[in-house]
Parts: sequence; C-alpha cells; structure tokens
Amino acid sequence: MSSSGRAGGRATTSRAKPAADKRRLILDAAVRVFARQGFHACRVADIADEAGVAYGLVYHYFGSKDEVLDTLFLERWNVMLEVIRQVDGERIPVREKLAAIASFIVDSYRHDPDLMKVIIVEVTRAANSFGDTHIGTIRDAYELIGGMIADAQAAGEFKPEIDSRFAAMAFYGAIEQLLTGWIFGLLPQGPGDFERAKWEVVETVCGGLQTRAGDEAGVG
Amino acid sequence: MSSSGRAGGRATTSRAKPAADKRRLILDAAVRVFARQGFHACRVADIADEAGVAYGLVYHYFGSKDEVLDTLFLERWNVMLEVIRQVDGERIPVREKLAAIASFIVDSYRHDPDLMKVIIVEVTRAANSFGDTHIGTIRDAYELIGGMIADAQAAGEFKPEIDSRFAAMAFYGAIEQLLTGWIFGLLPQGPGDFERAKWEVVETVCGGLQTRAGDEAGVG
DNA sequence: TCCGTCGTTGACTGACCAGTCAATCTATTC
DNA sequence: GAATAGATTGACTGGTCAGTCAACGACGGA
Repeated sequence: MSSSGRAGGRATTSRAKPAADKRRLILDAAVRVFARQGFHACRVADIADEAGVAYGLVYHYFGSKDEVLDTLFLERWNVMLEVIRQVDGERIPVREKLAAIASFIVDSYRHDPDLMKVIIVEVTRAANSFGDTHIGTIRDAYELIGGMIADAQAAGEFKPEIDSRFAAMAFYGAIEQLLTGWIFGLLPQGPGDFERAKWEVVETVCGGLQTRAGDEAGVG
Repeated sequence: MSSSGRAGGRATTSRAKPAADKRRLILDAAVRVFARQGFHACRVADIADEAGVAYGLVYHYFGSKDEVLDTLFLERWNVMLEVIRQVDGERIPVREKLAAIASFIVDSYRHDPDLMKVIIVEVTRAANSFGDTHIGTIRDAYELIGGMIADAQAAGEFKPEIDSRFAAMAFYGAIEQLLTGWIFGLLPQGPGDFERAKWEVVETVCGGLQTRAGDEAGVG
C-alpha cells in the first residue's frame, strides 16, 4: 500500500518540493487521525500509516507527537487572530464585526470540520495539557473580541452594564458550543444551517448586548 | 500526611459504614487528581495515594479507571437534569427558568470547582472518549432547555425566528465558556463575580431571544 | 477460640507505545 | 561514477501503567 505511488505524472518535476509536501501530508493525515480517534487514543504509527509514510519520518519533521498537534493548532488559530485583528481595524458597526468573526469560524468548520474538531476537543478546553500550553494564544482571541465590545460600549452601541470580557466569552462560547453540537451530531448540518447559524448567533448575542432595546421586565 | 488519621474520636463507631466511606474517599480524591493533572496524565496510583488507600482498593470499588470518571460525571449531571426538570415544571417566566439553571451551574462551580472542571474538560467536550459514551445523557440536558425555549416561543415570550435547539446550545455554551474562563484563570472569581455572571448570562442571551425589543437597525 | 466473610494491601505482569538510530535510498554536484 | 547531503525506512528499546491476584487483617458469629 505505502509503496505503490508515483502513478502517472512527469517524473522530472516529481521531486519539486518533497520536504514540504511530506510534512504537509503528515499534518493532514494527523488531522484525520486525531479527529477520528482522539489525540491520546491514537498512536504515532496511525498517523504515519494514514499519511502513507514510514514511522520515523514523522520524527524527521516533528520533534514529538505533541508538536504535530501544536503545529496544527497554531496554524489555524493564528489565521483566526489575523482575521479578528483585520476586522477590528475596519470602521463598521460591532454587529458586523462580530458577524464577520462568527462567519469565519463557522466557515472554518464547514471547510475542514476535522481540524476544528481537533482544535476544540483537544486544545481549546484541555486545561491540563494543550490548552494550558497555548493559553496565551487562546487568550489573545478572547481579549481582542473583548476589546471590540468595550469599544462598542464606549461608543454607545452596546450597553455598559455587561462586562466586556464576559460578553466576549459568551459570544465565543455560543459559537464553540454550536460547533460542538455539529461535532456530536446534535445539530443539523445542511447547507442552509451554516448560514442560518451565523445569523442566529449574532442575533442572539448582540440582541442582549445592544442598547436601545432596554426593556426592564424586572425579574428578581 | 496521608497516613496520619483516626485522631481522637470513639473507636467503637469508627467502622460504622466503612465501605461507603472509602468509596466516597476515592471519588473525592479522584476529583482532585483529575482536576490537577487531567484524566489521561494521572495514574490510578495517584488517586489511591491522594485518597490514602492502597492501589488495589480502587479496583475493589470500581471496575476500571474509566468507571471512576463515569461515576463522577453521572452523579453530578443527573442532579443537574433533576434540577432542570423541576424548574421546567414550575409556572414561571422562561427568563426565570433559565436564570435558575444558570444559577445552579454557577453555584455548582462555586461549590466544587474541581468537579466542574473535570466534567467540562474531560467529558462534556471529549467527543472521542467520555463525551461519546455519555452523549445521550448530555443531550438530555440540551433538549430539556431547548424544549423550554420552544415553549416560550409558542407562548410568545421568545421570538420564533431563532431555532430553539440553537438557542439552547448558545445559552449552555455561554455558561460553559464562563466556567472555562474561570478554570483557565481568565475571568475574576471574586464573591460578587459569580452572582454578577448569573445575571449577565441571562441578560445577554434572553435579551437576544425576547420579543418586543425588536429593533431592526438593518445591518446587512 | 476457631471460622468465614469481606475490606484491604501492594508487588507483579503483560501490553502498549513514544522516541531512537543505524541502515538504505535518491538526487545533485564535480 | 564517486562523494556528499538530505530524505526515508522500520526494527528495536526503555519506560510506563492499567489491571490482577494471592495474601493479610478485622470483625462477628458459633
């Protein structure tokens, strides 16, 4: 199985950038294996098999099994941070900023559900292992969103009674739980469901944060 | 430290209900160890040491390491399901129902942060291990909350455009992310912060779900 | 006092697996 | 076509740890 390959194509250019290719091959295989079996339950041999390379090659490109997951997480999370920073710089209403972030995360899931599953299941909540390692990077995202909300409060778009850090957590938490629902097969994942979810998350959270609505039905 | 005990008290009644006591001792120790090191990173010997009992005793009361975590999760989650069902039966506004649920979960964390940390970190999101095992039980909670919201929509309390199952996930997700913030040390945990968080989560989510407010600032 | 039951002990084992490393292959250069 | 460098291979090792089990202890009943 592993030694079949090289079918067809020009042999001349077949070794154009072998190193980078194999590395990517291993990363992509790892996503599938981690998503299917979980990081702890899978063996490095499973990743190598899935990638169609020898066991030792994984250690040629990565220092450890952990480093493979670290790489996958950072690759994606840094893209998200970049998107958030870019959105934050635009001169548009908060609601649109938050919509753009929700949209990016939902699209990330739609585009590569396995990768998002791995990030959420193995990193984002793993308080004793990878989550702890990457807490600084994870925190950056929460704080960027929190700052965005604080600005909106200062500008009078959002009401100031709700702590901006809390609001950021509620917003991100709602999205992550949405993905969790998809991951566990608890929520429908039809083509329309993704777009609808983007709208719903913004509508729900922003509805509660916006000023103007100000109804004080006095609950207790 | 662990072998000091039995200080003082009547020796006569010291063996009143030894079996149950040791079992509980092990469960409580496991909570601490799982919270501190994580389920995968700790050894059964760590649990036994923490409880001050012999290694083998863990296997006298539990069939496996997994069973210890299963027991901890089910004990607590079933209490929560009971609370949700009871709240659902009362004739009060949805907002108060959701406030009661948020309050229960936040108080659970305040009362035993280690246990809630273990449940969230090791079970609730562990799509490939314990989460998968207990998905039915976890789902029960989401569906109960979803039903509660659907009823409110039928009664005109909440607007019907937002899918009730989605709303339930957003609500629960906001709370869980709140606890995650506390677990990671990202949010303040002063005495007032817990009460405030209860109010904020209800205000945020219900604000977006309620009818009446209906502002349509037309975003695009 | 002897016996039976059950809680308790901890040394041991069998399996598993991350990481190592020496050998082999491939391509490029002179 | 020999030499060099880097990519690739996979058998092997060293350590870890869940789960087992034979023995021990404490207590109540006969």
